[in-house]
Amino acid sequence: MAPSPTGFLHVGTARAALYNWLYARHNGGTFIVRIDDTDLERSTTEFEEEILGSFRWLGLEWDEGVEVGGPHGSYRQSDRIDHYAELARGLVESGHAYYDDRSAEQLEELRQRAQSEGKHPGHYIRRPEVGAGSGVIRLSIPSNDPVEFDDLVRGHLSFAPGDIDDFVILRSNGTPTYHLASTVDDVEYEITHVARGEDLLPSTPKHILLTRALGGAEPIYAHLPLLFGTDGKKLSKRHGATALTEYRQQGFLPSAMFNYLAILGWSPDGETTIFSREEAVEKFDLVNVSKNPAAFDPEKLAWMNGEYIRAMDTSAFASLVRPHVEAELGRALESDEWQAFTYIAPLVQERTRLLPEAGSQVRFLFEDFEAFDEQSWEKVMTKEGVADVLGEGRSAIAHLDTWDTPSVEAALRAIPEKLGIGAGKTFQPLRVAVTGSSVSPPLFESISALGQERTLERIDRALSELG
RNA sequence: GGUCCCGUCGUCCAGAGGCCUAGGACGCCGGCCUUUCAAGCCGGAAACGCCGGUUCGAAUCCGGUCGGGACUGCCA
Repeated sequence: MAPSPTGFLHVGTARAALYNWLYARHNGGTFIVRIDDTDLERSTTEFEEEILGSFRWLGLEWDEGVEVGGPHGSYRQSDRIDHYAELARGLVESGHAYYDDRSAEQLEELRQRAQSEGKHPGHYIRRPEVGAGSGVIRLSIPSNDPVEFDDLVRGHLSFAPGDIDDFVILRSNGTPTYHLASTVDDVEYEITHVARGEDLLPSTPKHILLTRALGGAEPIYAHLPLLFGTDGKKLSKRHGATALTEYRQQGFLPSAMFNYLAILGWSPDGETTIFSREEAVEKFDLVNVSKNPAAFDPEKLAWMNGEYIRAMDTSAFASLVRPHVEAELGRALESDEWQAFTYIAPLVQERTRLLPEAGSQVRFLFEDFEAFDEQSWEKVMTKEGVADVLGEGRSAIAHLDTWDTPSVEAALRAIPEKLGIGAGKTFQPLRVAVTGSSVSPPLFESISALGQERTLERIDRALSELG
């Protein structure tokens, strides 16, 4: 995998990395991560660290590459600038490449001409009659046979030499282009498989030709379909987050993200949607990757995240969610509060899709709400007989000696019958009184966790609000 | 404009000539459960872009057409 540190890790790149990792693991191969930072202007070490951190968060440990080392040197292209330049000059000497000092205007004219004649610029960007001794270095495209290769996901592909231009491999300032650096690295690092985005498909014949000129072995290519928004448009901010980090911050689990990214363009069979990392490794093959561009659907990701949350061990869930609860409160949890929280954690776990949601669900336990939720009040507290219900509820539990869920429940359950009303008419007002909202975790457990004193206070508060 | 890629429910995936009156998942609609919200369970609507051809038979093969996309840089 060869990310360019010019921005945060895009979900599309993350998926490409994931597929590379799966393929390597499935075949017992080596997963390599190198940094393609030939664009010195835009590359930063901050982005590099962010990207590597995201890989690790997803669980994509690499066997060789930056930070972990390996037999091939630095794994960072900016460290190898001189080496690439040397190889480029060598290609000039061997006749595979040439210096070109034509101006941007001259080149533009050639392109214009090509386009007006309905031809590829490749037909015109060719070695000039008179060689230059400076400028950029271009690879000379042999004009005989078409370049053919078998792409693991696309199948057999063929490009006519006339449609490939003599592309720049070394800039006039002596730095390599992406094409040169990545091809040299693929050769020297003995890369056997290159799985990357479909946007690089048109560059592949160039890379193959360069590989041959360098005398290297051609890797096997696999071009992955691109990712889109659910509206079929290029994935952008408009569709939500495009950076993996944002999902991490929003409370998505790495396991869910892993599963979702994997399912976006591949599946182990026609039925399974949720599967473990191990199952994916066992069944993954690039050959089975879909050719169609996939739409990134945050809604399905959220559902999947909920599935993973529910599958978690409850104590693990509680620990994981604790920081989110504390963030919601803006303070740390006291130990008795933590205890109250772990008590209702299993109930919260069932109704959480995103970690931060858990915080708002239990907020009422640790903090007196500023006001009753307006809609909830309107819906349940303005009905006839609410005050009576609250009064009954209050006295039913006011003198309970044992304060736990079964006792609270037993006491409160007697009310509907006594008053001759439905359960809903009894418990909804109590819910609003105690939690401030008509939507909350289960009532008896909530009351039990809240404690006797505070429960009574809140009922009184609602009662006084009713007048 | 040119080169290349892609085309099954709104979305993701399955389907590699008859097992397809096209299957699974998200979402959506309805129901059950139920003190709310979830979860769970049951049911439903929803697709092979179009036209030809090959074949006894096509979602699957071929051609064309239409549509979408990528690339066309001294960015990657």
